[in-house]
Amino acid sequence: MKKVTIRDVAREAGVSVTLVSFVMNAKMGKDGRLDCPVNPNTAARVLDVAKRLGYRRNNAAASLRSGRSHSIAVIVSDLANPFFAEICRNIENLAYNAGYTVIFASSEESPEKLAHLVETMVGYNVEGLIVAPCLGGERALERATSVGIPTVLIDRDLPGDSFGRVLVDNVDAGVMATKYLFHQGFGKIEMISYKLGVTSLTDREHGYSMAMEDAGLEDEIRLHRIEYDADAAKKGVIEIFKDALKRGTEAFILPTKKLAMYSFNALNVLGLNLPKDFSFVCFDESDIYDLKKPVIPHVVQPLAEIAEKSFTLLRKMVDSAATEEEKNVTLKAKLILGGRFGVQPTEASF
Amino acid sequence: MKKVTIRDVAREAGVSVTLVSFVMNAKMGKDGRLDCPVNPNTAARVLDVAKRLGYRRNNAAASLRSGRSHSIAVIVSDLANPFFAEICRNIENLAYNAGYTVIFASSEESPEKLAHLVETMVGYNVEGLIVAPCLGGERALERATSVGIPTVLIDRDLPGDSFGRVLVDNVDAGVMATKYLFHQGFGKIEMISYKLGVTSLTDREHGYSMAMEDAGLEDEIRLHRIEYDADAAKKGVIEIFKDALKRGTEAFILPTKKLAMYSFNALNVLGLNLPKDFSFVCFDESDIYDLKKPVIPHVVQPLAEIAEKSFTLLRKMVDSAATEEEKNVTLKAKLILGGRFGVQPTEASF
DNA sequence: TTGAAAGCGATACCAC
DNA sequence: GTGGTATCGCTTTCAA
Repeated sequence: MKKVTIRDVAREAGVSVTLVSFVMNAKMGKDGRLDCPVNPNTAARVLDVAKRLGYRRNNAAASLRSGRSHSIAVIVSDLANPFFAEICRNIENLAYNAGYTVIFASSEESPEKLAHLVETMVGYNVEGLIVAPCLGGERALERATSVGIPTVLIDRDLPGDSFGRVLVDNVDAGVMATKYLFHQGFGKIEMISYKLGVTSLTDREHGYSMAMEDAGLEDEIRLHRIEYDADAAKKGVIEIFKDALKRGTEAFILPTKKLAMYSFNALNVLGLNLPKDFSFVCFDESDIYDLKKPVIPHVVQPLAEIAEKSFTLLRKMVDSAATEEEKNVTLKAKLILGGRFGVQPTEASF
Repeated sequence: MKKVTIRDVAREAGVSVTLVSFVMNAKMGKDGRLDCPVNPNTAARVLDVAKRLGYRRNNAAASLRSGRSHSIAVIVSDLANPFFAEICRNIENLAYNAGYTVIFASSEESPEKLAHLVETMVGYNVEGLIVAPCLGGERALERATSVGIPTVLIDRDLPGDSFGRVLVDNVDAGVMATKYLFHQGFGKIEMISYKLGVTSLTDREHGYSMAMEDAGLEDEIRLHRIEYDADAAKKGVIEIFKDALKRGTEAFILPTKKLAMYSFNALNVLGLNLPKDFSFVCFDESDIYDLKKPVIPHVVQPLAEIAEKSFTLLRKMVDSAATEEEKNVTLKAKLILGGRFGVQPTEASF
């Protein structure tokens, strides 16, 4: 329960607190101390005493004095969503290696909670924010940027030009899924989406329609928009499949994992089989996609890249060194295929 | 980019900084201010000025002075593991509602990183730690408790009596899985586990053996321990299944999600089917378990409860109000079954 | 290379 | 109810 301060170390080592501060903040350079104008012997003694006494820097004090906290905050809508969880893990890792601590939080799709969280983070002097915003979150986030906290948006876009952005090209993702199915020889391709108009979904829909039109298949475009509610959605998909059998539909694009799950459920209920009755292109990740080989084709977002780009961009913004161009990063989704004969599934482009 | 301090508010409102501090820390009680000995009118004026000026408390300063940070740290081995992600989400939620901020981090099964993280968290003056420790993590965590930071262990146990614990009864989980299979009429039940001797696994193994012995089936006990490496494990399971067909094995207990995935892979490779050739009891959660109805029986840990109990216990420990008995919480795993005919899968006990 | 001293912004303690 | 002021532990000039 002891509290060892910089003074204790200074006294014990017979030097001034300044020296101790220098030593404790010195970065190793190839060999010994570099950035610190301290006699190596003194430094060694200080280090030794610090260790013996079990000294640990009080970050609150350091942060108060220096104005830097060496921490950032990451706010997503749901920490338990595998999509965000993976991004968070990667960001935490990068941050750790860069000497940053990260505070995570879930906004749970509530602009109010987001606003409250932003206040909290501002109070913690975080140096930057990475946010997967919920609808209506712009006010809260503008608050952050207005007090000088750089903010990077991921996953979903929001109006406002003070933000950095690392987004995925969902139009392209929709196009890619559709073109892949063309490549497999299918033309009667449909998409099942939700009624709620979030951009990630509408962009995928748009990509699908575009690709169909470009292929001269505008008459075959069938874009189903079902209810978001789980029970309604389940039933909706079953109905669509029933009709699809009559229509002779060849393939479905399922632009979210949940929609894919409802679709597998519908297959079971109707006693259908995947390569025989329909072909699927799914989105995101699921154990089910990988159950058999070749895997069920699925479009994934480059999670590690999202993490890396957003963290890098944030650091640039913290250093006020990001150009307007650098502040808008667009990444490409990947289509995962294959895996037969002991070969790992690979990404492909269409 | 302005910085509004308590002094600015005090000056503008024509009161002392003390008053402002009182007001800013006052908790609402039913009606107006309660715990603060300030004239309601003055308080209102201060609040008003604070809002107008856009004042936000500097937590670093508050923490430095008061010694309290209103933050806790949660360290798991892998943030992206759905098991931990779900626990983290729940803890974050509870913490948020209790006015705490939480710092998350992954130890990635490295005692060194864990030690470093603990140092960092200590430096941040976190009031407590919730940790899913990696092997060899006891030294690092004892460091935390030795400087007076209450620590609660989840998922895995570690020696040391300064820790609080919220663990799941894995022996019982193993027993439960086995008894369920008895109940289905099976006797030739085997378990596939790993060679690495982590307690969560050995406990489940122990439960299986115990149940088998109690049923007079000691001669049927077949506990396979395969390599942890993915490729080796995949091959291992395939071999086991081949032999099992000859032996007439009826059921397998797969005590981790990954082992279950390898097993599904083996079924595919060998062209086997689940209810026909073998029965499975799996562990954890996977989309695959829920693919068909009834669901594949699987044992899950009470994640929300782990989160709730560990956070509650930690708070008790922070207030030095936890008895030795309260410091050791054991939770029961649940067996999930059913879901046929539109009925939701439910938990059962055996 | 080294050290003295001035704060960072809030809270705690004590007077009034 | 209200206000002064001494810290909290550290970083940061500025001199020596």
